[in-house]
Amino acid sequence: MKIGELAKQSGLSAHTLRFYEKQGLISPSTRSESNYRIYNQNDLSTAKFIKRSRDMGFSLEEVEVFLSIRADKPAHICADAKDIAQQKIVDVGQKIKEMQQVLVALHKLSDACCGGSESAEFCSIIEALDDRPLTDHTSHQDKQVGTKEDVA
Amino acid sequence: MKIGELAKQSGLSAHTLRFYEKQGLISPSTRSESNYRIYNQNDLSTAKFIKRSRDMGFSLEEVEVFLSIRADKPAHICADAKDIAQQKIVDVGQKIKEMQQVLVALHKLSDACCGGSESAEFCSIIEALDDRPLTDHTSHQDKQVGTKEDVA
DNA sequence: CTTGACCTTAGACTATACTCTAAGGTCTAG
DNA sequence: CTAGACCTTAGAGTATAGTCTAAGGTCAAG
Repeated sequence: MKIGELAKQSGLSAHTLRFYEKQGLISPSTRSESNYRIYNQNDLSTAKFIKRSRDMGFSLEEVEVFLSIRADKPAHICADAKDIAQQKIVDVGQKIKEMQQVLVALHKLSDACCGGSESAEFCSIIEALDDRPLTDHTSHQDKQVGTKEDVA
Repeated sequence: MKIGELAKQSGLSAHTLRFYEKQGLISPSTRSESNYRIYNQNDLSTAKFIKRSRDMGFSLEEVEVFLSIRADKPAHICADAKDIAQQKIVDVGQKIKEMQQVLVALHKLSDACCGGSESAEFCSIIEALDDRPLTDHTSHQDKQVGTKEDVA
């Protein structure tokens, strides 16, 4: 199949497939007379493998390692793959924690502000970013707290 | 004070301050005879304001809006600031949810793999990324599950 | 008067992962 | 035979936010 077909079947774009080829992740098994990239079922599996890995949050560099393990499994051990996954778990977990902290801070910031059409003269958000003590200016509106949904 | 001093006191680097100047976020109140940037206390407040905003996860573009509100408060209303904060809360919340899903998937991926020095011939991670059904190969090790800490 | 710390500029480079463009060749249906 | 869909390449552009370099000027201390 040609690149357009592989794109359709793998969920990657033709552009991206060419880009991945430049990065050494996947290349067509053959070329047609007219120099078109020709892919087979094996290539499709590889493309899907890459797509799935990317969707799991792995970087192209990490995908490259997975691909090399996949290409010669007996030459590798499970730890090779698991180490990458474990590290990613740590990284993602860390990132989530950071973002949760940011979220809490954002809620504090936002909740103190009335958000109405009052002049921003005493806007709590600007004040807080300016390091002035956080004062509650929500009062000139019907204190509507409870907008916190997903702070862990 | 010169840029180095402002850098020290604001927590931003001199490089970054010059970069922010190019982006129109902050500029020295004056220049010395020798063309050095000279900042005053007001500039320091601004630099800190930017730093705090960045730490809260706001983009430079959003910081720019905050700065313009701050520069002329009566010309703005609280909603101008709160809208940005609310949108950021939505974005960060969404991002966290996505990452939590990735984290769950990563745990599934990782937990099925023994991670030992066994050949990767039947490595569950590679298999799963290859879309073969997830089989449990942890058994040739003392099934050590419970490595999940922070999946929400 | 020299050394070293600090400052200046424009512009290039980093990271990550694409995404698109220009200019052209190929193929298929009507 | 021609239109339109598809393919080719090298290389530039996008997004975000810095980070660094080269080549040079300034300034205070010793």
